[in-house]
Amino acid sequence: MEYTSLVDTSLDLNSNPSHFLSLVPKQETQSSFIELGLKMPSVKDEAAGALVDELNRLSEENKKLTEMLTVMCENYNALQKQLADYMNKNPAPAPAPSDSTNNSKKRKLEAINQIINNERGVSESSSSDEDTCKKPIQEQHIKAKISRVCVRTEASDTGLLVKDGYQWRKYGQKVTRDNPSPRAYFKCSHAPTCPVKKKVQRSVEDQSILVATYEGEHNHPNQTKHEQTGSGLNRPVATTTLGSVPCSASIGSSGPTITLDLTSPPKPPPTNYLSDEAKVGGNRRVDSPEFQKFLVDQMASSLTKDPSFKAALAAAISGRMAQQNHPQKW
DNA sequence: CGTCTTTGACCTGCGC
DNA sequence: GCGCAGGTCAAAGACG
Repeated sequence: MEYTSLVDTSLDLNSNPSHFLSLVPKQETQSSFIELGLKMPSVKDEAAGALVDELNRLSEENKKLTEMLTVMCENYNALQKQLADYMNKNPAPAPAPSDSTNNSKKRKLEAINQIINNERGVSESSSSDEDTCKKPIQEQHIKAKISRVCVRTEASDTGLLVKDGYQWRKYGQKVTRDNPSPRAYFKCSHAPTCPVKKKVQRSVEDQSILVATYEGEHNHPNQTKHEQTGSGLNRPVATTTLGSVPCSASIGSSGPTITLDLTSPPKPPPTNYLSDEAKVGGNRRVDSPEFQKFLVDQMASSLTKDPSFKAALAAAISGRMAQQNHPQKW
């Protein structure tokens, strides 16, 4: 279940403007024109009149934009709250009809969901908690480090390389039944004792998306130069790279997923990625308030830094304002 | 020559 | 116990 399907984060500039218009005192809007009309000498100085008129119009636009900004801020806060609530609730997937061929997968998915729930500290039912408690603590700890990252690549790119700042050694490749694309198996080769493994496979739905599944936690710092620009060990380098990378977060059947679009210009450095600490299982978890705020901030930052987005936004707003000021023309 | 990738074989867990 | 599918091993080749 895509989280984005639950919360519409889109900025609908074409929606009914009455919502925003209702926020602006209509009487004030009208009276100012009337007042100006009364005070204006009869066609004595058309230029001055036009200027005052323009000034008045700009003032109105300013008011409306301020109101819109307030509404956007409120929506932003509401979305943040919804995100936090959703992450806390973490609803279990609806029980699917029984299918003997998929039982194994279902068990795995349920196990992963259970792990994620444990990571979040959410107790859903007493029975599941009991089962969890029966498991060896170490096993829970190991399994709890499973996480997924989706990376959008060029469609022409047939490789299975997900650059995440760590050094990986490929030790196997397999074609799985449910996906025609081969799955590559990687081990962290930076430290011999590092237990982290990574599986990379192209998405069934979108061949341009690489799905990387991480198992385990690095017991060594990320030592690539790019990451060392950060201040310290296991610091989420996403804080320095995501700003220019379109990204999205979703809750899939197998847990939270981060999707990065590496195909969008400007082309980020080769090591652009989201560190595994920013995923479930790392020190910085997706459900942590810090990460949620960071994610929203980065999304907003990515949008505001995008000139095309700003131009489109300005055009849409000005168009809407023009429509409001000259409704007879529409 | 050392490192990395490829790939077929083998191992393991699970359902029937 | 058998078959299937996923995961891992390790030898061989490629590459810098």
